[in-house]
Amino acid sequence: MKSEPDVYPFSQLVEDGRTHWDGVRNYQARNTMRDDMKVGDLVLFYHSNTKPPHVAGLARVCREGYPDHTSWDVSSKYFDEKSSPDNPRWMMVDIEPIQGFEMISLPDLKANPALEGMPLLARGQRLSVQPVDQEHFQIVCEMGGGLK
DNA sequence: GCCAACGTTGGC
DNA sequence: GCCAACGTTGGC
Repeated sequence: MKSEPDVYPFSQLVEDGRTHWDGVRNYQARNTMRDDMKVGDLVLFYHSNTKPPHVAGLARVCREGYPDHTSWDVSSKYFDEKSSPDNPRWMMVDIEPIQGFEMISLPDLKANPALEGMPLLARGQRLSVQPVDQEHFQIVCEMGGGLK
């Protein structure tokens, strides 16, 4: 899952203890949250739009897909007039932090041949929520200093 | 700040 | 249903 550190850094998740992942307005990313993410699933928390972009930490799904209430909140910047409590268009999950990583930069990820084919590294990828192969996941964790 | 990638919108 | 215009993402 990607977040801009200026908006919501991993350190904020640690401070909060858990958070709901609101504001995703892309169908593919929504479907991943709605259909694929289960309680207990591990999550790489990625900092985008920063120098360098990097994986910042490890998190875990602690609530499965449910409607994103900001989608019918007119005061929210994520408001979508086509979404309502009766017919929610957008979904979110809750996550909680597990641990931080040592800096795993995007250039380091790209330089690791074992990560070839990882969706995050594909040219032009923009999905803010995307799947990670188990094998890739393990390698990234090791690059970050391993699991505590 | 630039720009490639790509999703969405809306006219036809 | 096509596709041009436009907006956003996000690396560089």
